[in-house]
Amino acid sequence: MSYTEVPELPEVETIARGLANAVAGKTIGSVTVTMRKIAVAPEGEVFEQALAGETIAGVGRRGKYVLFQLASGRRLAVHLRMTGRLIVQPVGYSEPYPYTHVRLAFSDGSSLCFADVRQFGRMRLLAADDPWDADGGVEPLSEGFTSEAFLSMLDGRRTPIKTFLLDQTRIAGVGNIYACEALWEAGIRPSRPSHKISRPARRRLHGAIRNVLNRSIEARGTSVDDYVDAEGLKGGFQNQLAVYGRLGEPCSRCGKPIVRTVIGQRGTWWCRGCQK
DNA sequence: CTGAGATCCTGGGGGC
DNA sequence: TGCCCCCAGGATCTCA
Repeated sequence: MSYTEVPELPEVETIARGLANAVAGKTIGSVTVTMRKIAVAPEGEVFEQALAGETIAGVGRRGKYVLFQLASGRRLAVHLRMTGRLIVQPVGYSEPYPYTHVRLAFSDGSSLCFADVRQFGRMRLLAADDPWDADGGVEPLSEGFTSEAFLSMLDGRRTPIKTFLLDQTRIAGVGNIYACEALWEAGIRPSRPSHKISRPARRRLHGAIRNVLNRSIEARGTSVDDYVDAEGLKGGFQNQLAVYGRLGEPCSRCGKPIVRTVIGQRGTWWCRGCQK
């Protein structure tokens, strides 16, 4: 069984860095939208018209969103959800990438396709004065995500720690893979009520979240099957996964078989032997 | 606050 | 080999 990679913070970071190299400075000539629900424009505007003529000043990331900073001061926020892809096509590609729903044609003849088999992803154009800030969670690799801040975030929260880690209004960018991996690294049972976790264990988890995300970014994210990023490169973190998708395999720390349970309606991989 | 369940989608895995 | 069924999964919404 294979598990489709879903872009989380490290994957989105990798994609954004690739796009920054590939499309920053380009000017959008025309925009084609073939699936209306994917492309969201500010109130009273038409997506294609609003975007045409814009120049891409830079590309970054906020949580799991790819953020295109436009020269006018507007932003284009893209969420890839499950199967969304941002594919750069060099000059000469007449056919859009398969499952393309939105295509930005640049004035130099190259283009950017937003493709998405399952149609869950969205491209949202934000007005210059829109205070949009993703879902508001703290960036786990920022200076603001201190150990002390994380420790107190868990106070009084009865929700399972795994569910807490996936809450984008608390911490931005952590998804199923890295929640599982960080909990394994910290030796914490995913179903543990957040407020019952000891201070030392909270500190371990804080470090584990950052460590796992940083290591994955270094490896250019987690790839499964033939996935490649905007530069045509595969990620490598799938080779470092300790528990995610490894049902039945021996835990590299204690040897007990990895199990899969469901927590908060999400598949959760962990080790009964060393996650308490 | 918290959780359960439904919804949106489709490819592909599993069962027969 | 072929076909049908059903599930995964992030975010969001309703309901309890």
